[in-house]
Amino acid sequence: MSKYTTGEIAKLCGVSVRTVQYYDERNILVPSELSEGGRRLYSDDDLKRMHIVCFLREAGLPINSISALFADENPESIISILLEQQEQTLREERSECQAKLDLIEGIKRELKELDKFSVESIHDIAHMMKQKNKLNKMRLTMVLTGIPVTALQWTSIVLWITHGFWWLFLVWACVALPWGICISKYYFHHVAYICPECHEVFRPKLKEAFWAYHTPKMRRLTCPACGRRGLCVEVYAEKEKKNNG
Amino acid sequence: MSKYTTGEIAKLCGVSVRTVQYYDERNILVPSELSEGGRRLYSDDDLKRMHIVCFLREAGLPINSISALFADENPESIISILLEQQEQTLREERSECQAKLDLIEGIKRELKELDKFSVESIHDIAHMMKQKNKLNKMRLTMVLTGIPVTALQWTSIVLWITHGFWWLFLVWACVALPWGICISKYYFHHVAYICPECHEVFRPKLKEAFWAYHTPKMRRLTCPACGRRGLCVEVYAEKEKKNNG
DNA sequence: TTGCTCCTCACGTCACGTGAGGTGGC
DNA sequence: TTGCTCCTCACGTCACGTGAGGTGGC
Repeated sequence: MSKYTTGEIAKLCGVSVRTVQYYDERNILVPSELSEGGRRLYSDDDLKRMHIVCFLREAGLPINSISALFADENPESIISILLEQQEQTLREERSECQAKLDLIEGIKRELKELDKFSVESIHDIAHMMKQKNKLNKMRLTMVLTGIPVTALQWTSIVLWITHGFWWLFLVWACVALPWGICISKYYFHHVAYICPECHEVFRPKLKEAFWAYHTPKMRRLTCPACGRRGLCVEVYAEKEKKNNG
Repeated sequence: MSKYTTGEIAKLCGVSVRTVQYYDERNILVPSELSEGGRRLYSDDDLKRMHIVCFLREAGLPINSISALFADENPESIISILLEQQEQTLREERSECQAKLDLIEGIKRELKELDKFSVESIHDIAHMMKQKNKLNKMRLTMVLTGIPVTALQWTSIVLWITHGFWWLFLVWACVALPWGICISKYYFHHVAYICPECHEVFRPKLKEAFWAYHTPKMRRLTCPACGRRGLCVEVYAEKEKKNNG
């Protein structure tokens, strides 16, 4: 039966001396002997136990659980429960990590598109990202409702060419024009824009917004707060009742 | 300009009152005003800033980093670095989570195969799992070296049947027999077995091991320490020099 | 006056890390 | 005698949670 000092146990198990001392303090691994000078002396069985502790710690089991496992009369029933709990905890932790990573990925993407950054821009990015799903959903809805209108358009054109039914195209135009106006109104009532200069969230005049130069995510508008004219990021925002003249 | 109390800010940002107070204490968000009674009063700008703090906290950025971001003169250069660092940290965290989950998965699998559990069994499981890769590698090597021998066997049998070359099979047998003995010796010099009763790690006699009933992971052996005869789990263990008679 | 909210201490969390100041053991 | 190891305090970590005991504000 060999005897091990604190440092030896630590080295054999790949932990720090402080950790070995801590496990003694917490009654996880009390040395089976003390030297006359008060130094901890560990037996082979102690070493085995230390290996078990380190192994379970590698799986992330908390000290208290390990302690409970050693103390329990029939550890068989408790070990499965502890492992299940730990697995559950780790799964949650992992998906939290993933969520944070996704968030960072999103922030990085948005940062790249900014041409001027200040701390307030983060507020804009946050606002944008929180509403992103709603915005995408609405855009998808609009595209989908557009499909039958476009289909009718091409049908009428084809029939005009092949059969000379020019009036069909006229009918289509009579339907499509009000539809276009309605859908545009609907769209601009459900979005707002963020000024990259003063970070104001504003809703432009329908006329200005409709004809403005735009990319899939931005539109060249004039900020009513600071007067700056330039590309503003689009965000989802349902129109509230306002007492504007 | 509305004014918000601590509780209002907390509710609007989905955190606890204590958190708002803590951010004041840490100079992350100092209220722009105090009431005569000493209560914190937050402005709209304070609310915006709180939103930024909460958003960055959602991404897991530490308080100190957020503090540095607000304090820095050109935050543009610092934000990317902070996000990169945080991403790195999260990736590491996630893979640590995954490693722990894999470990638990492994432990659960091994636990299922035990017919008798004690805390010491965990030591066996740890031992087994640490050596598992080496064991699998050796087994694979053995299977691979076995392929040409098996191929020769079938070739000789086929030629015996089709061409009557019976002596080819004899040649094969003369090669295969010593090969079989060598490889068995090699194998049993590189594995050991764990007694499920007393948790002794032992190396059986070649003769007993060779003829013993076995499954892919276990073999029915007699433990030299406690005398128990039963299925023992196989682990990788290179033979050390021993002074056995 | 009565709830409700808010205030400031101040301790607890979790598993150690990191000194400080002193001593055992070869 | 000289390094090296080990000992025991005891504080620090991180972002709050959780009381205790007291008070502001409608």
